[in-house]
Amino acid sequence: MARTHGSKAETTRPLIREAARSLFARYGYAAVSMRQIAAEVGVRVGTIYGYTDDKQALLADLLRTHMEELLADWQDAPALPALQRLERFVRFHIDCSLDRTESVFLAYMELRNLTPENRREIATLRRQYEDALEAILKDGVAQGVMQMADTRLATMALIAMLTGVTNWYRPGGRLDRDHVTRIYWDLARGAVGA
Amino acid sequence: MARTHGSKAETTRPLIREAARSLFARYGYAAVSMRQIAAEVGVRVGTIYGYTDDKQALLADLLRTHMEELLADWQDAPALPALQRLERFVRFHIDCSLDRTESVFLAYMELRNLTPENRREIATLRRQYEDALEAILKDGVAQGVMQMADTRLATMALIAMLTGVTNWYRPGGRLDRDHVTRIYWDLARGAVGA
DNA sequence: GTCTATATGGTGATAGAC
DNA sequence: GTCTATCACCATATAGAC
Repeated sequence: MARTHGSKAETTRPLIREAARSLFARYGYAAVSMRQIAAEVGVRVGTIYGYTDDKQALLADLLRTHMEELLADWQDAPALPALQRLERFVRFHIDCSLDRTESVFLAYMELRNLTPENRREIATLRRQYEDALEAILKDGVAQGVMQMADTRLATMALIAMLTGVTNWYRPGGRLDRDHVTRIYWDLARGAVGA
Repeated sequence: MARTHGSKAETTRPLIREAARSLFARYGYAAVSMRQIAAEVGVRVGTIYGYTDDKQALLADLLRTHMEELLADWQDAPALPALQRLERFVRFHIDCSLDRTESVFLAYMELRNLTPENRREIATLRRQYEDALEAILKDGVAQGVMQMADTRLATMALIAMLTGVTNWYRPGGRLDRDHVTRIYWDLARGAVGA
């Protein structure tokens, strides 16, 4: 990627990222043209290439940054009882999913539009995130406060269940976010036999 | 769509459907060209237009047929106790998801590439499917064999959880399908407080 | 029923002016 | 840092020969 400095660059760069994220999430990576992104930012298409090598790098950067932020923001507290850690995770994951719907959506379904190299990198980061949850479940089983036949499957099941809120949740809907989080926590707790 | 008859048509038509389904699922609707579909079938692009109005109709047909089959295949048995009906649903949904991974994937994430008209139609069918599950949960709560704060959220949570198997399940993997189904049934039963 | 040929317009990406 | 102009290519869809 071109290394640019100065004041203008640092206003345009985030605008490009945000436009790309928003458009990719709404229409899909393949359906969005560099011209559309440029138009959304208010520049011409040539300008975009001052900030990114190509369209692929734009997507890979979005996904990498998202997964790195997710991992950085999740501060597990292993000293806590497993059940409290799981409750924290449920709340954290739902909050992140609703605060960053676009990125969560992209990370989930634009993996296939990454080059194999980029895909491997993002998949590794995602695997780390899954492992963070599985560690809690293993801990809970070891402590005897949770029961499940397979912590790996339970991990995948919980993440799919929690991420699913983005499919139907709309701000101002029937239930507010806290309410939703409490209900999902009940479902999750039941699923892991706690 | 062009009405065609004769022997050749009825071999080519399903080939086009299968090629489109497979390619759309793998690369995404927007990323697949009519030329790619034609090449997969072994014909030239012009031939495709003898079987479909346009690319959009190809996608809409795939999704409509899939949802209609799903609804037709699900034969609920309301006379049964709610818990047994739920177990049937869990098994049914996982089996369908794994037998028809491509269609399930498309129905889940190519809605946004439908025209508003087509999207409404498919969304209505999906809603019927969700309602079939929710009816079981309401019944279970009424009978006192399940407990949950909100049957609608539990419905969405369960469907997301179950459909998630397509994200990681691979035939010949660590667990066979029956094993997976049993484990997910345990998770689902716990989630609904049974 | 399938082909070839074509109309029309959009695509990612680059070169070079300012 | 952003623009204009351009390249080479691919897209969807149609017309008409066979």
